[in-house]
Order: sequence, then structure tokens, then C-alpha cells
Amino acid sequence: MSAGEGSETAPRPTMRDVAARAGVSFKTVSRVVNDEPGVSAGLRVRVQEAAEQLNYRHNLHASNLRRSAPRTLTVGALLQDVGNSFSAGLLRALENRLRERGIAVLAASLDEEPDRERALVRELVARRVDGLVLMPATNDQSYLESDRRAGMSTVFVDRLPHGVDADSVTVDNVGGARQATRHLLMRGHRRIALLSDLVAIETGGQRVAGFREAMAAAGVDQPAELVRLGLRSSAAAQAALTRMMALPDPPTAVFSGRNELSIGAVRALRAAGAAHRVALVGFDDFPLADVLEPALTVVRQDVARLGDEVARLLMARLEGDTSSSVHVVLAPSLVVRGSGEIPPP
Amino acid sequence: MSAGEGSETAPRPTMRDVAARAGVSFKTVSRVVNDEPGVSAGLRVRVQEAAEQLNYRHNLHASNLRRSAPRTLTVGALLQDVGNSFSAGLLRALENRLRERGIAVLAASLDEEPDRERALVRELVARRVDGLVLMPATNDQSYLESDRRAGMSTVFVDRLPHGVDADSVTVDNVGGARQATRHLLMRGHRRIALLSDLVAIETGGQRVAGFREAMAAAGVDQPAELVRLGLRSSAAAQAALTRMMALPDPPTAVFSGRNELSIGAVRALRAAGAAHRVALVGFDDFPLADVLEPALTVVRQDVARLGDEVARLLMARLEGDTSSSVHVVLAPSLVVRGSGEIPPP
DNA sequence: AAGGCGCTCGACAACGTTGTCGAGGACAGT
DNA sequence: ACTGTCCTCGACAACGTTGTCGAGCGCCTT
Repeated sequence: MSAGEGSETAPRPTMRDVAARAGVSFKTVSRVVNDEPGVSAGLRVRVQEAAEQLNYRHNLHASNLRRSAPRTLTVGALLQDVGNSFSAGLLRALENRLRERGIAVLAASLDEEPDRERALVRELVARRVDGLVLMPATNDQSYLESDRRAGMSTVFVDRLPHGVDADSVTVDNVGGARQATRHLLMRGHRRIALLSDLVAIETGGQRVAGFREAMAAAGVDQPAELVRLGLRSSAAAQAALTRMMALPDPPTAVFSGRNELSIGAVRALRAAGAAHRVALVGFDDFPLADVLEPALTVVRQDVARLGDEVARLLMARLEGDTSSSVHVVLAPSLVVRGSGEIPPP
Repeated sequence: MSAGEGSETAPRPTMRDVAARAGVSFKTVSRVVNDEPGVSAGLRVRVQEAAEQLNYRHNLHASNLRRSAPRTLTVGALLQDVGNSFSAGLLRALENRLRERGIAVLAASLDEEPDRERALVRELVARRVDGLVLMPATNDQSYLESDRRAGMSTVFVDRLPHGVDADSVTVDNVGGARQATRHLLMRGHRRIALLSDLVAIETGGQRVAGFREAMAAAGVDQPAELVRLGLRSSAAAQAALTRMMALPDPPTAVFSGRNELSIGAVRALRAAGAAHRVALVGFDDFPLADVLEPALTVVRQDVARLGDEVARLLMARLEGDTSSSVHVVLAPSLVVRGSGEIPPP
């Protein structure tokens, strides 16, 4: 048996075919398929058997086209990178809740590219998704307004909506970064390196702001040589910190603003033989952070909780809740594991 | 402005509405939207403006219903757990390739549950996905036959198809496990612990087989006390290895069959203070395996490559390739990092 | 000037389904 | 026996789009 063997793609049977075989009208088949009342038990069985024999498969799209209240039972999830543990964990949490309602998820990655966000939203709208979960890459989502008015429920995650009024579930990034920084300051650190992604990315900017607030509140001013913003990858973070470690007066502690940057920082410290000498606190937890040596102290965002809240809000909207939009802010927590508690020399 | 504000969900404009505004027939709108020839430049612009003003959005489902060669431009990806780095990385690689063709991905997790596989396939078929990427949880996929005949392209990944003739991209698990085991044997280890998931899971069984082959070839026989199969989680692996470490004659090396089990093993060795004394080789790489202390030696499956191959095969089928099915087997590679090179005492 | 051709454009049916409505038969009440 | 009611079931239109076909018009050829 070969894969194509004559490309014998017989067209799929329709309700008409099932009806013909069962000797009824196709409307009766529709009733049976949708479990509607008004069909006698005998006919019902006959129709089910005919459907079974023909391998009939309901066509959700045709059904939707005709229905008075169309529901594609599909939502889109536009995250930053479904391969990254943060987005992946979030996607999984979303899936768990939505599947209970038979809702499928179209997942895609934006990679912080504004054009990609707009293009993917268009694709999702063309597929008439019932809802959209968006971790935005643009700084203005007013283009969503008309689609929202047309009935597409939208929930923002990790970042706030701009130019459009929609629900959101975010994390207190400023507070989390402040807490992490204070944690280092309290142990006596004054030369604290800051590794951040682009500050134009909302979460990145907020974390930098939290760091600076805490530093300012402690009356410590931050030399430019210990600040690197705009780091886009683990490798960039590693290189940046490696350079800082070669300074005449290297940092005694590091705060890194995103999980990949933390990994780069760990590698740099390891390479410099300073992993046990220089303190490190990262924003965002990741698998295995606890088995590193020393174990990594992090500000943890509860990804499962984030996904739960998003799913909860989205489902309420899908079910017709039209109350004012809600902005849930989750408090991250400092997970103390060792790397953040190394004292200054 | 509140989220619902009167639930003013005006129905979406259709081609008819656009046509009325542009003063043409709706068929002309269809031509413009689909970039078909036969419309004068002037009209084309007028129609585009009308569509713009009304926020017209093409309806892919209605389009598909009518088209002679329907293409939903959507494929399903049923993986084991989109939150796990293996599935997540694979999903991301798939997305990268498929997006170039404007194909969207419906992603879902099976968690090794056969019922879930069948239910999700039904949902995908109801949505008439063009293709299916399947990491199966059942041991018989003959139920797919009729849908494949009806035109749904299918590519299996990580595990072979059973009861159905379809393309697949897998990894040589037996060979990889054999190589890992030989690596430990060559360094003089004889008491090697084996941690495995359910052997009923194809990949799990193959890895156990590879391990046993290598042991048998070396003339070493494996005491039952050093074998634990059916481990479903990181915690289970940790507990199992912790118990082994308490044996009068504990293992001098460990082979773990899956990334989560390796993590459990690392924790157990760490807790027993044996991380630098007992060798460990894991099947499947994961982020940060290289910054563990000691860095983890693993059998790496190239996830990006796996995704590329799957996407390549799938796209060929989507484009009408009906040649015999193809079974690509990728060779995993041993990545030597330190943990696997610890000698026996 | 008549005929033919090519280019635009529109009328209409069809895709597979659901919503509406009415036809027909069984049965109860008078 | 007749009317009215309930229960099944089917005919038909409609959802938003694309495929087919033909009408209308301008322009070229003879």
C-alpha cells in the first residue's frame, strides 16, 4: 500500500449522502447529528448507522456559515515564541482550560515583530476565530477595534492593550524588579549590573524602571558601564556580562530582565569562574533553575495562573459577558535559591 | 469606553455590502479580493476603498465551502505536551516553515492519552484541516484511513504510524540509547541504572531496547534493582533513583530515557551528594543542560531538524505529491559535556 | 458598414449546513 | 365520524463565497 495510491480522494460524504442511504431527508440527518429533538428513535439509529458506514464527518465551517450565532470554537493565541518556556507554558495552561469547552487553539509566534502581529491577526480574522489571546508586539492595537466590535473577544496577556479597550492579565513587573533589586541591595551590593532586553518592549521597560526605582530609593547611582539594554538573546547577554566582568571594578551582583538573559548571565559568570562570587537574580523562572549551581534566585511569574486567568476572562466574554473590561495584575514572587544571596566581597 | 458597551456587535460586512457601496456587483468584489484579472483599474481601486471603509474581512470558511479545491490553510499538530521543551521546540520549528506558506497551526497536547488523540482528531477533521502532524498516543491509527483518503495529509513525528500508511519522521532511538550505554560501558561502568518512561510508549520501549542490547553485547547482565520502568514524571524518576542510591551496592552510572527523567535524576544525585561521583547520560537535550554542574552529557535529537523534515514532507503532500510514503529516520548525536564521563570508583 | 474579437462585468447556481414553516399521520376528545 | 392537537418529518431558503456563462461594449478587420 503506497501513500497516494492513485490519489483516490473520493469527495467526503455529506448529509445528503447519509440521508440517501438511510432513506430520509437530509434535514433529518442534520437533526440527528446535532442531537436535536423531533426524530423517532428508530430513524435516529438508522441515520447513525448510515453515517457510520459512510464515515460521515460533520463540517463545522458549513455549519457555522448557516448558524444564526456562529461559533468556530476556535481561538487564536499570538504569543512571542511558542518555543520559549514562558510562552509554551502559557499556551499549555490555556489549552487545558479551553479544551474542556471544546475550543481549539491556533497558536503562533510574533518574535516582537509588529508586522507579524498585524498579519497574523488578519489571518485569524479570516478564519473567524471566536477569540484572540494576544501578547502584543506593537504599541498600538487600535486596528483591532472593528474586529472586536464585530464580535471577536480579545484578552491581552503579559502586556497591556494600547489604543483599544480590552481585558488583560499582566504581571507587576515594576514591583517584581524592585523587589529583586532590593534583595540585592539589602545584602550590601552597590555595583549591580543590569541586563535588559529592549526597553521598548513593555515588560522590559517596566523591569528596568523597577530596578532604577529601587536603586534610586537606596541612593545608589548606577554607572553606565553596568547597564546593557537592548539584549535580544542569551548570547548577547553572555557577551555583555563577560565584558563587564573584565572591568577594573566589576559588578558584585547582576539583575537580568528575562529568562534567556539569565541563562546568558549564568554562562558568563561560569566562564569567568565567578558563579559563586557574584550574586545573580533573574526575572522569570524556568525549568532547571533550581538545579543550577548555585541554584538561581528568580522573580517567578506563575505561568499556569496567568493562563488560567486569561482563559477565565476569555470564556466569560465568549459566553456574552459585556461588562467593562478587566485588568488583572498578578504579583510575582521572589524565589530564593542561593544565587541571589551571595554577599559582596 | 467599556468593553462591551451595549454589545453593539454589528454584523460583519459581506461582499454584497462592499459591492453596494462601490456600485458594482458582488462578483466583482470577489474578483478584486482574490486578485483575479478582468477588473479595470478604476473599479479595482473603488472596490478596495469601499472594502477599506467598511472594514471588510474575507471569510475563509465561506470561500472554502464554495471553492473547487478547498484549502483551509490550516493544519493540526497533535503533540504530547506543548509545554514540554521537546514538543514546544518542534511546534516552533513547524510554525516557522508553515507560516511561509500562510498555513496556520492548531496545536494541542495528548498527554499519552489514546482517547484524547481520537477526540482531537475528530475536532480537527470537523474543522477540515488540510494536514495533520501526529505524535501518536495510540498504538493503532487505522481510524485515520478514511480521512486520509478524503484528502487529509498526515505526517507522523517521533513515532511510527501503525495500521495506516503515512509519512513519518523519527529518531533512531535504539541506536541513540545503544550509543549512550556503550559510552558508559567503555568507561568501565558495570552497574548502570536504567530510568525509563512506560515501555508501551514506542520511543520509551526503543530506548530501553537499545540500552539492553548494548549491555548484552558487553556481556553485562542487569540486576532488576537497577531498572525502573513506567516513570511518568520528574518526581517519580527522582524518587526511583534516590532509592537506588540507598542500595548496599548503588549504581555507578545512570541512563535516563527522557528529558524530564534526566532532570529528576540530576536532582536525586544532587541530593545524595553524588552528582560528581555517579555518571549520567540522558536521552534528549534540553535548555541549560550545558550549565548544570557537571554539565549533562545527552543524546541529542535535533528538534529543529525534526520539525523541518516534517514540514517539508507535509507541504509536499499538501501540494499533491502522491508518491509512496516516506520514513525519515534521523540519527541522534551524543553530546559529551562531563556528566557522562565520570569514571567508576 | 458589417462582422468578429477581446475585454469587463453581472446573473445565477452551487458548496454543506441550519432555521422556518407547513404537510401528513396518529391519537384523543366529543 | 369529525375536529383539534401533538409529533415526525421534509421542502425550501439562506449563510458568504466562487465557478460558469453570457451580455454588453469598444475596437479592429474586411
